[in-house]
Amino acid sequence: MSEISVVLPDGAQRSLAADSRVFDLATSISRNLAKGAVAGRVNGSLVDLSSVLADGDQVAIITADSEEGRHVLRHSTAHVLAQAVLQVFPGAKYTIGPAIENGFYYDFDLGGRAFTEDDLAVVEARMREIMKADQPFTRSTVSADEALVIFGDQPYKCEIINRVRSGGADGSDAGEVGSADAVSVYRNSDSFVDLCLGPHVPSTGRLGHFRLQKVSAAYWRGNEKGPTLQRIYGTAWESKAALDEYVQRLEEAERRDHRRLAVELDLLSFPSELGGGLAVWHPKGAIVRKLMEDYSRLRHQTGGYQFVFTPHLANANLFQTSGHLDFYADGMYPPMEMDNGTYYPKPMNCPMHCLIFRSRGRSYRELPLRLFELGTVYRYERAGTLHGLLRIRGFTQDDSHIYCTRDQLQDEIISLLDFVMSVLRAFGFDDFSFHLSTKDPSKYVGSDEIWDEATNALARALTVHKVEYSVKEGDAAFYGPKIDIHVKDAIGRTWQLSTIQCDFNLPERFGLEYVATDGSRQRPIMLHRALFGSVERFFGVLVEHYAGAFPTWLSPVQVRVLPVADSHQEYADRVAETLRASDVRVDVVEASDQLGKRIRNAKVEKIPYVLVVGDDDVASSTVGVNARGADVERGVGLTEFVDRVVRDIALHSAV
RNA sequence: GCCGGGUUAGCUCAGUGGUAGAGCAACCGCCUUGUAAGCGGUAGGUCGUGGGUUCAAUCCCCACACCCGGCUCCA
Repeated sequence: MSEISVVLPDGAQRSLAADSRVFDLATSISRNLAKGAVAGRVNGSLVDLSSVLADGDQVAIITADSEEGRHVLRHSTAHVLAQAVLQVFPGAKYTIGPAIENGFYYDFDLGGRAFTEDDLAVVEARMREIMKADQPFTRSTVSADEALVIFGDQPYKCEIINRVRSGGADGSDAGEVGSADAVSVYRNSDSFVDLCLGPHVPSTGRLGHFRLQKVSAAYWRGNEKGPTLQRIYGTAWESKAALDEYVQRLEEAERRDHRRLAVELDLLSFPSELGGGLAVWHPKGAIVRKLMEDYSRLRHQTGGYQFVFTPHLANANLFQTSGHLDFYADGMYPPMEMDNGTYYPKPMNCPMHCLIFRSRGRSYRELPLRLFELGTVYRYERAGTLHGLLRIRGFTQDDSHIYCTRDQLQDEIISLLDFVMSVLRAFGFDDFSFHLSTKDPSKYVGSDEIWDEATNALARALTVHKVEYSVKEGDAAFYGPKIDIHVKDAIGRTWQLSTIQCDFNLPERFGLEYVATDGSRQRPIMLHRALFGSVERFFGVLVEHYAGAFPTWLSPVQVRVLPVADSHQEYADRVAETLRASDVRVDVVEASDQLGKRIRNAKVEKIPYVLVVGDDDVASSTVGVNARGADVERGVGLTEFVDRVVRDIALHSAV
């Protein structure tokens, strides 16, 4: 056959000469397509542009500016990284180097040495030379035995090959090499070859919009008992513009870093004298936190919750009963021996809430019983895992435990989802994603029947709310299925915040019962529900979401009044008093610095409203309004301004 | 916990084997200001902590604490 016909994604047929390659197809369609092409998808599988097409193939051209295309670029760039490292560090052993979100990494064994920041520049320069040399990536398929010869001096590669050959490979190995009798390898010069399933760009000259970012350590196969490897992270994009945009995004994230803003805005600190992972809240951070908590309490009060308080310590027996000592002792602070027993700082509030439930007989009439507490817990997080407010050792959960009947579970979850989203929206989050975690068949308590029932209830609740959700099979905790809720912040990052978890375990362990309509004793289902998750963490996320510029209702200082000169001080004080009378948080900065300087300071502090008052304002009871991010307004009536701020606050609107 | 890098004034950072410096902030003056840094002066540091080497350590070595980047972990 001298001609073949292939099917394009839009269903169109296209005729080509026999033995045409994917690249030939792209060229025949358009020059631009050929220029942007990095790989192809033939009958569902990603392949190199050099793959030969067969009659009837379904073919799509993968261009560099698509997610799949960037994935190919990144994977190919990772190969060049490995090639460069092997040249710069003779004797280095290379392991695996996948594409990841926004970039790639590659792990090496340097025989006990570590990469330095300086090495990064040297390796990056070497990579650019390799790219300039425009070496072709060529794929071949060899047997496992041949592969073991090719990679004879590379123990990690041999391990992968042997695992594939013995059938013990997991997905990551197969992703690297293919199958036992057809090990896929890529060569892009006489000196460099790597195990890889591909596809890759046709040649290293197609790469170049990349940057090496950081060095770190990583465990071989993620096993902390295994060898420690040296990892280099990089990012790669289809164009300079895309790379620049990404770098700018990183810089923006850095500007928003809550640890940095916490210092700049005097919100809180982590004094080393306190110990790792423990924060003290300064007045400006504390007022924001208090407002968050006040709002949370208000919503819980109107939402049918009952407030409870429980202590920070509990007898070891309690955590024996709850099972925490069996499962999570490593994560608990060490015990304190006292004359009448052993006590632990609590790592969770739920055992104590169960005691409240059990404190007397319960009737079905009381259910659902919703207990709520801003409960401070302590968990011994490993030293290397601490991270500002996002991972901390002492924190406060907005913790609710809901005890209900099996019949009530469905409606309760539906209304919980409403409640959670409504509160999150009040804090400026309106882009949610939902994840349903289901039973891990190897580790669970409770009957299959109740698992199915609860999982279905969770799924149905999501459906009722008409939201998309992903299912994480086997990701549930052993005690019940759950829904996790993620939000997207102002710069598109996602954060896991809220969680709704079914629990069949604790009611069992605590022997919780209620008396049903027929007089029988029944076991309630328990729901764990955290909305902020941790108040501290949520605060950190909020700081980053708003870049420290809190909406007016949350701002530590809502209005700053600046008298133009000393002669306007008295009027400025009067303006402040008027605002204060309407519960506005306001301060006045006297005219000891020049006006421009005081304006600047207020802007740096991200105060929503700066009022400037001078002769004109004194004369006509007005203020000059400098709202955050807006143009200056002169001669605004004071009463009018008060109304505006008060409305702003009530509506939780940003300025 | 593991690997690497750090810790100098409130903050951002220089610097040296002979007990330290800048800018901003603070304080005090002068200026009396109409929308993002006016001018001058003063004060401020056990150079993270504890050991060691040395005639001498902020600097070199060791341990610890804390921080940063990852890994691992996260009820």
